[in-house]
Amino acid sequence: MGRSPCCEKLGLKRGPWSKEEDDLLINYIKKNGHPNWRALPKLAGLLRCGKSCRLRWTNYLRPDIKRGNFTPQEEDTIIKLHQVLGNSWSAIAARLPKRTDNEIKNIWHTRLKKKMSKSQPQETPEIHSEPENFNVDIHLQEPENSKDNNSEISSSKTNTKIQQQPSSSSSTSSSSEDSCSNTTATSSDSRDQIIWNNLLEVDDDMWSDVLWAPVDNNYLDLSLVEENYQINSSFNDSWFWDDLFTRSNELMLELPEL
DNA sequence: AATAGGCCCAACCGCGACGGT
DNA sequence: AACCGTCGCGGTTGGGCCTAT
Repeated sequence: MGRSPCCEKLGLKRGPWSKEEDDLLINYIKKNGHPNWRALPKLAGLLRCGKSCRLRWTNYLRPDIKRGNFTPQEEDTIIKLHQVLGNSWSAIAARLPKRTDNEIKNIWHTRLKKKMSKSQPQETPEIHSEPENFNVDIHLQEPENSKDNNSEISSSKTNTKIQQQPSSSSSTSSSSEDSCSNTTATSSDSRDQIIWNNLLEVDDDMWSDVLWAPVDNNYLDLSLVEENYQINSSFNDSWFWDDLFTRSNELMLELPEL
């Protein structure tokens, strides 16, 4: 219920956007924001429906969009996230900074799906559809000054302790000034120590298992999460995954260079 | 050079969720 | 509680471009 017609088709333009239309939309949103998409086109002087304007803005004109080819790492992350989240493109996009759900959806349908079927014709993890009786071990490294940022998440659903797990992660070694304990670490042990020193506190009652994932190239590599699945506990609530990857995404860009 | 088929991606469509009345 | 308006999402389409034949 409640669905309004997309637009009165009469008199409203459809199809590709012109430069002039883009400029009108950008200028209007820069000045006024977009509190009401439906009213926006009229106010901005556009002969488009609000839906079309929103799509154009969110998928193309937004200043915080990274355009261009996906990196192999991004592609790998999409594949892994898709294994966990399924076709929740917006959820996947939320975990890939500066990429839109439409873009991710497109690349999945045009490239990654085929890539997957070629690389593993029989193997379909189906983690998303059958989440019971598995556990993911992940080390989450808390970014510097992130306590405040994470407090909201922690207080909402979680309040747990994460235990340490021995690492087999590879490491990149370069030095940097950082508050995260030893900055001269060159071995995986030292790196693990740094990671361990920065583990997040999460819910004691809800989360009882070790969360572990390798960290490489200074970000939490979600693509490697799968390799660390251990089936010994049940996390069948979707919020678990949502929370986990929200955290991972937040941390991805924050890990100190070693 | 012509053309058929595949690829890519912006844009559209229809639905459900959600908040306000 | 029912209705209505708006928004966001996932699925799909259409057309331009590229490549192989």
